[in-house]
Amino acid sequence: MTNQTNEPDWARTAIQESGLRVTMARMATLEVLNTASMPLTHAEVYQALQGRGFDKATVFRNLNDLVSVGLLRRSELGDHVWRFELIANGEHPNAHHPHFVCVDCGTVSRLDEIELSRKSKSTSDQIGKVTEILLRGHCHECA
Amino acid sequence: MTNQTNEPDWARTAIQESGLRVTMARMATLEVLNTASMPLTHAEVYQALQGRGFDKATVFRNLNDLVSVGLLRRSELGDHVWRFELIANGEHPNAHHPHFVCVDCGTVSRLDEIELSRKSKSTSDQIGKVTEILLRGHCHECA
DNA sequence: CTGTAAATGCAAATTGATTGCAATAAGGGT
DNA sequence: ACCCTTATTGCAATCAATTTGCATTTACAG
Repeated sequence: MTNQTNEPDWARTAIQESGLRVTMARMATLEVLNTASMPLTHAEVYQALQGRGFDKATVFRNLNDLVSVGLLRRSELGDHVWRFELIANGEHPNAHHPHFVCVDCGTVSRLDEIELSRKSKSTSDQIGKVTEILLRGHCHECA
Repeated sequence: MTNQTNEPDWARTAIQESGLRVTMARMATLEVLNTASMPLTHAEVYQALQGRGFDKATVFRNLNDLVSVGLLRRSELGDHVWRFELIANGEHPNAHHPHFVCVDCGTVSRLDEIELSRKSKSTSDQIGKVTEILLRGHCHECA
């Protein structure tokens, strides 16, 4: 059910290990994203946290902080809203794996095998050093 | 050199055929984008038109209007800024071509020739229909 | 238990983009 | 060439997403 460990406070542990301080707002943020079936916008996370009294700036800051320590992934589906999703245990946080983002449901899939054609590599080498490959499109579920 | 016809006023013709009215602002917008080697943001187009006295709302509206009649393509490269580029004669409006984004300076380059390796294509086909390819990295200027 | 740096709340500021409205201009019809 | 209608423009105000400044509070190392 959960994509983290099933300990009651995996969130606390994860935050601790990240080097950030463990706060209510951060625990709650992780738990909201853990129970979500798709990447959530800031607005959605903030709303899910209503009643807990956190400020929206705090939610923004925490989402970004959690991204920068590699606990969340932030993606852009083409509608000018950031979406955040939990990075599963053991999954490599950053961009060294190509990803496919479904612009409909927001699901991010890793594509370990993807690479450019030989000719394309040399073309892109003329421009710079490629560190990330991102494909966007419609996944089969949404097609 | 141009990706349109080489008539002096291909822009006028293109706008006329689109059904929009031919105005200075629209002609100028098309010409700016025609001489650009990469997709431009609204800010960049607006700046290129400085001195011509157009309002920024007008530039925004024209960019969007030209998109909706299929003369421009609007794309989102992951940094929350719309970019606009001319659609070449006969090119399919939704056929986004690959882009390279420098994560240091933000420069965007078009990469017409880029494609995935054959094996990678079949891998990504299993996940969904790819509509956009985006490479990120460090351009030579910033490396 | 205490000191200090990090995190929070609140409001204000930024940034990119859009909209309302009166004034202006494009282009079809005469 | 001249109207007439309607699209387009300029300008300011507005919106929505996100960020920032700063005083206060809190986590947690010692």
